[in-house]
Amino acid sequence: MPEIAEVETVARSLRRRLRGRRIRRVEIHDPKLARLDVARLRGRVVRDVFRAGKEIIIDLSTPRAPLWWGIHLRMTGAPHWSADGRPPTAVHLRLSAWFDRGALFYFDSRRFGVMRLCTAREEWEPTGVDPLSPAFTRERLAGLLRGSRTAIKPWLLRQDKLAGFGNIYASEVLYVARLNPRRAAGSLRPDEVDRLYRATRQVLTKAVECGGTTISDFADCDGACGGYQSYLKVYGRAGERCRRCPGTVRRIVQQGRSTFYCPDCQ
DNA sequence: ATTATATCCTGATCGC
DNA sequence: TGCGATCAGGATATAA
Repeated sequence: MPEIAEVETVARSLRRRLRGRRIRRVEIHDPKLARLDVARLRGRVVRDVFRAGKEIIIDLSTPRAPLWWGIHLRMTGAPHWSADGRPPTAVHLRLSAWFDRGALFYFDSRRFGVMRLCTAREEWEPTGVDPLSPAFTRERLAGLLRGSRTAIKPWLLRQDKLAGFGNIYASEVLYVARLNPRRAAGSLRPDEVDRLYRATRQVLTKAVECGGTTISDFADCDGACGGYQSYLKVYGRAGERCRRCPGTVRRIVQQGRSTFYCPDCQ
């Protein structure tokens, strides 16, 4: 279920646990992951773990042989660290990776998650701009928006434009920016682009600080839940009162996905 | 170029 | 308690 803040949170927790560790053995329990060549992982040492868009990248490179293990959690992927090397449960266990000490167990009930091995940086580097990176500036945002007639809410979900937005934060950011989700992306005036830019930085930075949003069961690899759910203003609040005007939060569907907003102040 | 729809899966929830 | 419909934090392919 993870978006940018949740993937960032998981990646950070994995970095703390895995950096410097050597992979002993990796076992796949789900045929859908069978294309991952686990033999290439054995013996590799984790140099770093980070996020690229919504993908977790485990850097296993050596000076002579670059190798990155990409893990995209999609809807329900969830890595769990185990100090004693035993899985907490066998339900939905899709992959096990044992290290010199401890083990990583990957769970995924819906089985949408994907894994891959990359040997070149270009394979995992997102085309879209990361909204948490210095490359994300209001000028850059304005340039990306220019000319697009797509509604701004679905536009925010376009990973080839901005890499990392998901359905929750798209609604939340538009609320903070006081922008109607149906507005054409390219129609935003400079002051509105500025509001969108600042709201994006503000919401996503806060969400990362909180360790992401836990609505049902999101957690980092140590089982710690996020805290941003208590800051959500509109997501999942259809029918409730708006927090800043007398209006009522509404749920609409755009491109097949829920959007939450206040029709009176956005 | 954009948009709608179906698809990949399973589980939780809601109305009857 | 059971049961079908609907929805879910993602992404992609295909049709319109």
